[in-house]
Amino acid sequence: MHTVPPQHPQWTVAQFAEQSGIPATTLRYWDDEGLLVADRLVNGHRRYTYGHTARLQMIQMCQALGCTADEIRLILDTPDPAARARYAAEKLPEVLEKIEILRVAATVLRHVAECAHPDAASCGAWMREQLPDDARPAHRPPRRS
Amino acid sequence: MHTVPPQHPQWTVAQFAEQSGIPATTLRYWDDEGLLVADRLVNGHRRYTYGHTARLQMIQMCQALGCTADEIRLILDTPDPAARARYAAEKLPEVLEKIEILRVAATVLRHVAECAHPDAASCGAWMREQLPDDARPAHRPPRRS
DNA sequence: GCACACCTTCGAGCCGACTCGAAGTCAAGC
DNA sequence: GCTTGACTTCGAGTCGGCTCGAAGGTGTGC
Repeated sequence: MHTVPPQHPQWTVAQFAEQSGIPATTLRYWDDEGLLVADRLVNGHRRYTYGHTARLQMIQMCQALGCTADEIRLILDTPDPAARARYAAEKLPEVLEKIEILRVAATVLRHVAECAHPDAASCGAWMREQLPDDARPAHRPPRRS
Repeated sequence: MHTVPPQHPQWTVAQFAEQSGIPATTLRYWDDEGLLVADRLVNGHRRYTYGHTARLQMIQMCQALGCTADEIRLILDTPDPAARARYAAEKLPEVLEKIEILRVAATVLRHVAECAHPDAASCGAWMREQLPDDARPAHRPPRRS
């Protein structure tokens, strides 16, 4: 599987845009920003190869994680593996919590899709039971005046 | 559990901000935008109650789902339960896919945190195997010129 | 009755991530 | 050699979601 294609094809920005589903304008923007730097022909035209598709996947995944462009560059381009490992270790719990929230959300959506509450707020009671602690208001009484 | 507190306390915007972790400026903005509309005293000052904490949870969950303010208003305020149910049914697959992506991402992060690859792109090979189909470039060869 | 903390509105500014338009370059085909 | 179409850069605009600052109102304590 994944046999190396003959002749290492390369694509123009428009071709790569069509192939990847990312608008050409965005690809150019990412190139300018150093997020996904295209190869260049002598005339300055951009060319994309298989290596770019791999990096593109990483970028899309990082975006799904809610990373900013700066963070994506950090995790993809930091030459020091230890720094990257530290960043990954920091990010992991955030991702796990996000998964937990989304799972609760999926439950809520399934409920709303089937039961059609008279008003959405009435779901609040059981949502409160399921959300992880740090995804909801503290409920400690504020110091009253 | 959740005994109704005596006297139904209400909080000022600053108190509610401290309690919820949302900046007061943002609460005012959400009030203006109709996302989380505060009660008002006769002098115009905002007051928040337990009902607002429930709605706040919904808002935060919707934000975690990547909803825009418009969408949040739609799902929370549409009087027609059927429309809400339709929206929820549409949104559910997106959420499930997002969970899948995040789970792969968590695996990647765990890997990066432990193994510290020489360069991040070298993870690409096995990432390609695990991502759901629509979260990666199509890899169909573009029509060559 | 005055200070002071806290509240109000309103308009402007900021930030990230695009998105668009104008003007110019380049290569292939007729 | 001229058209055509796809490419280039650069600057400006858009959009969502805040965030800030100014100017003024409110209410409690001394």
